[in-house]
Formats: sequence, C-alpha cells, structure tokens
Amino acid sequence: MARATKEQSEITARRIREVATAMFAERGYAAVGLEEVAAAAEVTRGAVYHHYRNKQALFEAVAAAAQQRVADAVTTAADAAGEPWDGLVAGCRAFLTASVTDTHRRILLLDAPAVMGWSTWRRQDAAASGHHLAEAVAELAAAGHLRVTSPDATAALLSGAMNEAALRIAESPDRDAALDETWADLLRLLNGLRPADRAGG
Amino acid sequence: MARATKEQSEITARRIREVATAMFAERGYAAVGLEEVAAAAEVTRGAVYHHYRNKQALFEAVAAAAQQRVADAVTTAADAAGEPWDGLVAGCRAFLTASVTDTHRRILLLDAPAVMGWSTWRRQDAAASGHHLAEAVAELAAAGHLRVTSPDATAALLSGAMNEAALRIAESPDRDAALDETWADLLRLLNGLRPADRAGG
DNA sequence: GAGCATACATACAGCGTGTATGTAAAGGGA
DNA sequence: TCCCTTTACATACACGCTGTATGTATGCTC
Repeated sequence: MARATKEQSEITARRIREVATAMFAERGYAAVGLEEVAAAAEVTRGAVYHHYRNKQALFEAVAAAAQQRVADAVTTAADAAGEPWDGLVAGCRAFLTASVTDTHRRILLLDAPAVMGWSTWRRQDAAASGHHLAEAVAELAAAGHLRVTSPDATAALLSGAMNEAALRIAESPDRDAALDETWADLLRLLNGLRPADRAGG
Repeated sequence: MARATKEQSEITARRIREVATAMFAERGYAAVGLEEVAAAAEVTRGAVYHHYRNKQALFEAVAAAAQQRVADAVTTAADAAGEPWDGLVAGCRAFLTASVTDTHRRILLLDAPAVMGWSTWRRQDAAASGHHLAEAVAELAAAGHLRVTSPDATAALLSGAMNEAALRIAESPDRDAALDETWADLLRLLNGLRPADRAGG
C-alpha cells in the first residue's frame, strides 16, 4: 500500500486515537480489540502498533487527550470567574459537568485507574485538572478563605467526591435533577470549609 | 482423581477464592491467569470453572467477600459509638483504615468498578457498607444534626472522598501521617455540614 | 447396589495480543 | 537525478489465556 507523508501519518495516528476513544468509552478497555479499532480507523493492526507501542499505550494517549479536554473546560471556567473562591466553585462545576459525559466517565473514571495503575493515573491527573484544584485550595487556604489542615488532602477528598458524584449522576435516570441535587450538597461541603465570617459571601 | 464430599467441595471453593484474593490484590485482575490461581489452590482450571462460572464471577465472589469484611469493620465501629454522630465518625474512620490495606485497595477501589461495571459494583457496595453510610447521613439529617439537600448525594460524595483518600494514603510513603492529615480534613468536611449550633459538640 | 448427580480433570477451540518480517514510498544528500 | 536510508504501514506468525465440551471416578439416594 502507498505510504503517506509525515503529515498524513499524524492524521492517521489521530484517527486511530479518536475511534479508539469512542470504542473505549462505549464498551470499556477490556472489551475492545485492536482489530476493530484498526478496522474502524480503516487501517490494519500493524498501523496501530506502529503508532502506539501496545494497547495500553493507545489507551494512555486516549486518556491523556480526554483529560486535557476536561482540564481545558475547568481552567476556562475558573479563569472566567473573578474572585478566587468563585473560581474554585466554577471549576468544580465545570469538572462535574464535563466528567458526566459518557466519554470521560468510562475512560477517565472507571478504566483509567485500573489500566494505568493509580499512581500513573494520578500523575496524569495532577498534570492536568487536578493540579488546578490543589492550587486553588492551597491559595484560598493561604488567604484565609478556607480552613484546611492539608490542601493536598482536601483536594484529594474533593476530587474523589466529584468523581464519584459524576458516576452517580451519569447513572441516574434524570441527570439534570441528579446534577442539581449533587451540586447543592457539594456546595454545602465547600462552604462548610469556610471560616464563619466568610461563609455565604 | 478422588472426588471429595460436599463439605470438601466448599473448602475447595473457598481455597480458590482465597488464593485468588491474594493474587488479584497483588497483581490486579487482568494480570492474573486462572491457571496460576488453580495451581496455587492445588487444583486444575477445571475445578475453578466448576465452582465459578468464569473469571469475572470468581472476581465478584472475591470482591463480595472483601466488601463484607470492610462492612463488618464499619458496622462494628459504628455500633460501638453511642451517639449517631459519633457512629458516623467512627464508621468513616473504620472505613478509611480498612480500605487502605493492600487487599481491599486494589480489589475494591481500583479493579472492581471497571471489572464489574459501576452499577453492579455500586449495588454490591450499597448492600454492604455504603448502605450504612447513606442511612447514617439520612438519620442525622432527619434529626437536624446535618444540613444536606439529598442524603444519598451527600453519602455518595463522602464515599467517593474516602475512596480517593484511601488510595492516596496507601500510596503515601508515610501512611500514618497521611492518614492523620486526611482524617483531619475529612472531619472538617463532616463538621462543615453541621448546623452552627451543633458543631463541635 | 444401582443409578444419578457431583466434583473435579483433561482436551480442545478460538480469540486477542504482541512481534517479526516484508514492502513501497518519502526524504535527503551527492 | 540517482541512490540510500528511513518511515509508514501491511502481512504473517507465535503464544497465552479464556471458555467449553467431554471424560471419569466417587459420594449420595432410593
């Protein structure tokens, strides 16, 4: 078969990644074979192995791209808010809504930790959206807007809370209602960390 | 080979489950083959398939047993406390310490959701420890000790927070310090949900 | 004690991953 | 422009693991 140019090669790699994203999101990592990924991308398995070392490497690329999209949504929302407190709230809201989508849910919240291993997954998460959360918490804590013992620990607690919430919301028959409900209680959790003289402001 | 009695059969099934528990905990679901499980249990793969429909069914049995152990630890701790509020706190503490152990961590927190699917996993969790958490929150909310919009949503948020915390603690070089740190901030989260006139009591 | 059900062992089929090899075209220097 | 190397794939193969079908000897029941 004719060999494509360097530019074409990147397009191929991206197409493989994109069809793999859809399939991993729909049926999960284990249930997807590289043969079908190749077929959907209109190449052979050889091409897949040319661009990605193995199945796990492909998944990691898929997860990284998804993670990046979530991170972009979070930072955009957080930056749009003025006050640091509002930024944290807006970022959390953006994270929740982004994580509820099917693509991100299955790939990032269900499969990623098991496939990549928790520490690798956590590193990637920290490099993307998790970093912003920890930083926002630390900043607010330093400014006295948040009472915490360890900003990192609090960030982890909040991150875990939001991840589980996203899974719950996604599974709910009425996602909008579940999101509102969960959001109200997440706000209560956040507000509960504010010193009495700042709360509600 | 000689066929054992009914009693022996249960012993064999349990032995398979126990060696599988150890291997799944150490190397993860995907990396463990049924051949090695059988070898470790001193039977053949045929025996494994006789007692468990397939690999996933074996894993679900393993997860259920682990889940039950965590639930027992939680209820024991919660029942030992007098006040309902103290019961919630004690239960959370017990859940955290139990979840940090290697066996429970990898099986219940990393692999279970991906292998069993989230809804199945959630049902099993609810039938065990999760149920108690939701009930405790609902009870405290009804009594006015906790301000929440939806007890279920709050329980999910807390559950997710603790799961993530357990993973973080387990990965930490100094688990005791990480546990103390995380525990302090988890208590802040819980206390933040109490009405002003009850907090600190 | 005869027949059936049970508790395994054995043998086999099929799929999926990973790897080695082949091939044709792109890219670069003379 | 010719040649050589590298790149971008396709093809072919080996192997492991799951699941299933079948065999077999023993406990169990009537």
